[in-house]
Amino acid sequence: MTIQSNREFAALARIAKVGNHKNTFATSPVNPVTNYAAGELIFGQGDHAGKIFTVKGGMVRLYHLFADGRRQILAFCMPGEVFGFAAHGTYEFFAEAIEDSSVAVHDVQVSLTEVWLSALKAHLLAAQGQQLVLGRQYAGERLVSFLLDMANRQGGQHYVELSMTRSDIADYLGLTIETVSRGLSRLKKDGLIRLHSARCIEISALEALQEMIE
Amino acid sequence: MTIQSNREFAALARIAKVGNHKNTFATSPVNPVTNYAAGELIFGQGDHAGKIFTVKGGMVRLYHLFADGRRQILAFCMPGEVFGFAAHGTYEFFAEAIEDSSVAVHDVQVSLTEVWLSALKAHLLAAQGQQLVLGRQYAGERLVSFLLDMANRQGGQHYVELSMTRSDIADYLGLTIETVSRGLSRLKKDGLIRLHSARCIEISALEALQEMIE
DNA sequence: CGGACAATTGATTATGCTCAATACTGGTGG
DNA sequence: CCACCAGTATTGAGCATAATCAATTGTCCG
Repeated sequence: MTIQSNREFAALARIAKVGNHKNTFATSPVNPVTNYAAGELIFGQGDHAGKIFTVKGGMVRLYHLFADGRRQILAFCMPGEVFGFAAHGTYEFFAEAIEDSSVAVHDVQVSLTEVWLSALKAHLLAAQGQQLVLGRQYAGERLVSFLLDMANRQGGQHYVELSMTRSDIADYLGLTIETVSRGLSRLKKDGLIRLHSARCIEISALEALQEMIE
Repeated sequence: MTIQSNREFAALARIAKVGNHKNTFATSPVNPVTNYAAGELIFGQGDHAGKIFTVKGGMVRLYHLFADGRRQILAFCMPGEVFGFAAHGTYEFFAEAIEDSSVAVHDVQVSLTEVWLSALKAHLLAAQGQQLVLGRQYAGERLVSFLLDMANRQGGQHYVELSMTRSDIADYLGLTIETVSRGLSRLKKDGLIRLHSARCIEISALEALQEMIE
């Protein structure tokens, strides 16, 4: 397949996203769905926790803010994924729409049943996976882990369309925007990826990338 | 209070541990309890997952091993804490007793009910907390986070008895043993902690340490 | 077209890693 | 009881990776 333009590429990446909602739950149609504009807050760090959310469309970032302004993104949530679990009475992080998103809201009081166990386990698995990335991988490896994870969750293995900024990626991977940018430039220079635009990435050498992170 | 010897200190730290099982679950007395010697394997990375475990005594480390030998410890589990959740069919990490430990075994098939939700959420919260530590803290801060967390979970706020090696701590915090050792030496030099022995630590300036990590 | 934001690239600095040597500790056997 | 030994921990010197500081370039909107 040959791709002529960035526009075509973006369209392909978008198509690949559809129908890959691995963790979709059977939520009753009664659950209200709320729409959020790009950048809009869903809930804040410290807010009273009482709802659980399922992403229906778009993308949501979960992040913690330190007193000195440092930010750590805990997760990017994509369609079908669930967020908003709180062990104590309040949320420990912010939830914000990255792009225009729609989110189903569930009342935790009535729905805290077995169906949430698999969502919780998926969330835990992701958090533990990120511990591996943050604790024992170099900058380059973290970037590759991120790209492959995003590609995977978007369905297509060869095209990734990022809706988040370099700053978001940096705060997710525990790096700086400069290091993220340099890492991508390096992968491009080595012929492992192609940057159709800053946010549209083609994975040229999937296996080579997979080997980089074992 | 004045402490005369390391031996006395260790005894104090041990006493502080008792009666602080914050997450103890009402498990039926039918659940078999297994004892493991220090260093003994409870389950391995890749093993078929079918059980959930509650620590009754001692300490357990959960860790992932990379193909190239790098190790990342995901959690240290103390009495009352639950481990062994698997999102897919197999465990993604090793579970090993650090010291002589006893562990209650639960059949996941029959017990996957609401009582596990709070355990899962606690586990998730811990994993996300560790994401913050690994992603956005310096070596010194990671060490302080670790010491305060351990002190907290042992009940006493001023004495910590570590049952793990520097290597374990390093693999938990994404550092090397040298950096861990240097960090502790620095805290000691600054009068914030006292090292009664390598494994017995007295927290001299609790508030100063707490301020270091906000 | 212009402005604001986002991304890239370069030069320098600093944090933490690697390599290396030394000290400590606890357990074992003479 | 003490000497020895292996595993554990500490400390030092130099180096590498990624952060910081700084300057451009690119891109999306109005």
